[in-house]
Amino acid sequence: MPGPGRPRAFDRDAALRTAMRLFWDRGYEAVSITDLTAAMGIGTRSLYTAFGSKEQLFREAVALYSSGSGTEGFCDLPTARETFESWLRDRADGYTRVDRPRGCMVVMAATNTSADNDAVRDLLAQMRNRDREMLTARLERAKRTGEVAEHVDARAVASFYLSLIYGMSTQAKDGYTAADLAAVVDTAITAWPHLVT
Amino acid sequence: MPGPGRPRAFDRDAALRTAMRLFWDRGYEAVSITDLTAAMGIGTRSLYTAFGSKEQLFREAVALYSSGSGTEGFCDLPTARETFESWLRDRADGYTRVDRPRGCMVVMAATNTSADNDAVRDLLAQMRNRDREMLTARLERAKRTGEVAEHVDARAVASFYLSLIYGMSTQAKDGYTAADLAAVVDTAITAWPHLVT
DNA sequence: TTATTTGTGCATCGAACGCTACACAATTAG
DNA sequence: CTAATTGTGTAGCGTTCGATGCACAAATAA
Repeated sequence: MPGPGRPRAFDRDAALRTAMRLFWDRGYEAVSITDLTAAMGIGTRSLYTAFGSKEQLFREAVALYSSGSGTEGFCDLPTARETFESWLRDRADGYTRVDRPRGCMVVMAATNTSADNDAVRDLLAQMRNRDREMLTARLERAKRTGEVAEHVDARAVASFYLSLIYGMSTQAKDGYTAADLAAVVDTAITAWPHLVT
Repeated sequence: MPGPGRPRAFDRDAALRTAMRLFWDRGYEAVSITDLTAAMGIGTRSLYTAFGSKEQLFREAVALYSSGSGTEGFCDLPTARETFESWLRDRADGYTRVDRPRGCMVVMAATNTSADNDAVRDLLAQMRNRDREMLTARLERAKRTGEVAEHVDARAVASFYLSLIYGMSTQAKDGYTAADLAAVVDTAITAWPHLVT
């Protein structure tokens, strides 16, 4: 139900998706407004009318990205091992899709920021930190059910697997194939029983 | 033995070290010439006279960085396990030093680059790739000596540990303590015997 | 001395940055 | 219809980007 006013002449969702791809591929500061408007097929003014600012557009792009690849869903799987294994495999696959930018947007899109844009860097850092808490909590829960031994350092094991995830983003950007990353995940999962008992 | 011409009024090595710190901390594109001259305490013209261009200065900074933290040295240790363990511990320690930028310059300093600076990104990608080849070769060597079982996928195991190294850079930037990363390394080393037999 | 060479400070270049003022177009509300 | 509201295109804002031209300073060489 559109109110009064001239209707938008482009598909906002499609334009946002395009912007997300660009930010995902190059990072926040490396994508210019000109890059965005060219790829989205709209004028500068339309971008600002629809999205407010470059930073707000980026925040929306990140929200769109994470809506399609949240870590929460994996935590509901019956065992911690299933949580970690399917989460790792899903990421390894997602990072090497031919139809998408490589690696993880949350890990890669704001690593090099000038002082003006620390807020953007911090946004992604907070999202990474939430994953850390989430996965640590999942392991703590597994300790209560007995799946994971009492003496295990849940935070250390969660950090260990997170480190792999972060690293696989760099590797995906470096051209590692889906099979390469799958082999990394296989190796990581081989270690699981020896880390939780 | 200085030739003719006015002598340089600043310490070139110290200035290069300062530039390295800046690039290491913020990344290539996020550091401006103004940032550099301010931190180095020299004028724009002196920077260009001494270093040529921003890209050449960056390349020198990377060379200085890698001269102090090459992976080669670890490969000479008697066993592959020592190579990987001391290499991991050295990195985990180096990424969390209070007197240095966090994380690894080669991993973090050129992840977000606009199309103009792909050469800089590729420079670091090549250095990462050399490490991959070096560590894979070290494991192949260990297979010949019998330390590592024949059936082991050397490339996969090397990639697995490299992924951890890359990930620890992100974690160091996220504020993980030296103890946090040491725990990640402990976890990774716990897995070693189960990955090579 | 004079010629040559190299470094420095100042002023600034053209280009790109994120962003916006303004006039106008296109819609709904009354 | 008119009024109100919102989107679009052009043209350009002020700033910063990496890099330079030029006059001068400070050294060596002859």
